[in-house]
Amino acid sequence: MLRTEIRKLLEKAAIEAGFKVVSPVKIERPEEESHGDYSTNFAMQAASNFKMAPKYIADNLKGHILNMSPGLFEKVEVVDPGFINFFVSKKYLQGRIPGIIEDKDKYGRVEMGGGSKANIELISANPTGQLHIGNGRNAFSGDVLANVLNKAGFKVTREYFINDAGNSKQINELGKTVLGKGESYLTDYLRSKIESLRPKLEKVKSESEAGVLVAASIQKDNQEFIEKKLGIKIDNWVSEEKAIYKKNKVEKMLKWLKEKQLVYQKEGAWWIKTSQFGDEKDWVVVRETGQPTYLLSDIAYHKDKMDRGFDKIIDIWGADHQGHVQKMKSVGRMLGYEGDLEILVLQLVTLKGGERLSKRKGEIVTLEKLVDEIGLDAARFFYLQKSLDTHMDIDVSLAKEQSTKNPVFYAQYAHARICSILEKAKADKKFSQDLLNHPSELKLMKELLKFPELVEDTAQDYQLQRLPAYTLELSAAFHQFYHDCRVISENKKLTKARLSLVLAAKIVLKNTLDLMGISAPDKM
RNA sequence: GCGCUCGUAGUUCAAUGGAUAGAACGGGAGCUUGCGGAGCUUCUAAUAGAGGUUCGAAUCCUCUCGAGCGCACCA
Repeated sequence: MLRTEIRKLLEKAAIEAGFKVVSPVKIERPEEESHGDYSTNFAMQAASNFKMAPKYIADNLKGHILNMSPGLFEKVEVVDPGFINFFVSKKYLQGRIPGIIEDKDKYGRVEMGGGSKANIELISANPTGQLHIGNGRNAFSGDVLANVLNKAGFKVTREYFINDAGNSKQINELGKTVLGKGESYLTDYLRSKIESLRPKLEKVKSESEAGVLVAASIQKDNQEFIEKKLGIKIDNWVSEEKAIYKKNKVEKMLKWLKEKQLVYQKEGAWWIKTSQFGDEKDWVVVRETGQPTYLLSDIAYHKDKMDRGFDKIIDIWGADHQGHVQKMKSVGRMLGYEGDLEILVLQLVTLKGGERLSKRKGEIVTLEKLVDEIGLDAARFFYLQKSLDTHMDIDVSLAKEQSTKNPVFYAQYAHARICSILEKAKADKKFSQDLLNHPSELKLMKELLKFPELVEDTAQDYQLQRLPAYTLELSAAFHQFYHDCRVISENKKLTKARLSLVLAAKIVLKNTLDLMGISAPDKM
């Protein structure tokens, strides 16, 4: 990766020039083209440490860098107040094309994870109804994050936690409703579900039993929806009832906590000492009635994940579970987990007009309805565009309207165009690229080289919205190139070179869309 | 009351503390007798407010105003 190379060059130059590297060297991509392809503020940071003028330091470094990297840069310049700007040479850009074509779907892979194991809990949901548009945010971002981490060299397990414990409040409420003694979760969907399960329900002895029965059926629907319709492959469906309670994991967890004296009795209940591990207070894990709380089973579940040997555990929760974050972080420390426990809190998805989507209200917008309305590709793109910590306000009618002019089609159109050119040219496998030097060609080549950096950055900070943004930039660079440079022409050498570039562009665009789980059609 | 996440063009969203705040949609004006016009070019318009830190702030700190979500022996 060029960015890494430049960083190393700079560090070496700093050592040679006698400037000790204190803070990590930051190489950025300036927005403004005239500021180069890469730039660094290193000299400005070093200036305060060495009490020297930043420009003096920068000039000094520039000399060393140029000596160490003949041919890599078109030029390196020092600009006020002390930026060092790097302009990559054409030769270098051209030389990278064959590598992309050889790497194909592996292009963009970076070795950050080094094969370490990561677990992503995409969704933990009550099986009391269909998934709503809020769950969509968990599903899509979790799935895509998993793809990105995979690409960055982690071994990722996608997990879905089903809150189906028979002793839980929501399952009992569901049971009540099913038996006509309540109205929680009552929707048309549930009504028809009850209808279809009528014979079985007549034999049921308790509300809880009824709840469990219906929940299982609902869960089956949701599971099928996720796999078939959303195309998300969950590696591990974890039933709270079957995998945690039935296997006595809750019991064992409590026993362990008691032995370690991490819980104590007060007012008839058992409390866990989270306050000693960074939380504001302690919490009840076993009620006065002897019933364990959800917290205890969640702790047992997390212990289970830790025991399975994951180096990184990522939970993706809705903002309504935000209060749970401190608890679980404290628990992580309490259990002595040595990996990273990261909890991503997604802000809620609302409907235009601010109406909160609740399963308890009669009319909800299900994720299925939305996907049917705007299509899966558009839906995924739509969700991914937004940073996870901003509220998402979906205007359903607009989303639907946009489906015909959704930006995702812009990218897919570029891909289809590429395929059509390659098809027409019947490109042979040999490539040549040393004739590529039109500004639009250079721009496109630079875009292609950003991809591995994108993977690295995103695997680090989880800012998934970079992916759709990049897709658009890349597509725009291609469309521009297409507009300015005729690919298939009389000039055979040039044709060959441009076809190589087109092929490389196809690979990178396809790889990016793959990461987002969006299709890359050959024709539209 | 306390905590978390926010407040950016008309709208929906971007912007690892960087150099002229970017897209998309909307609205205005253009481009092609050629590889897909679902494209290209161009104009329009924004950092809620007030202080502070910094060579440099949409970004960090403080306060004000506004929005959403939490604050259970619910999950």
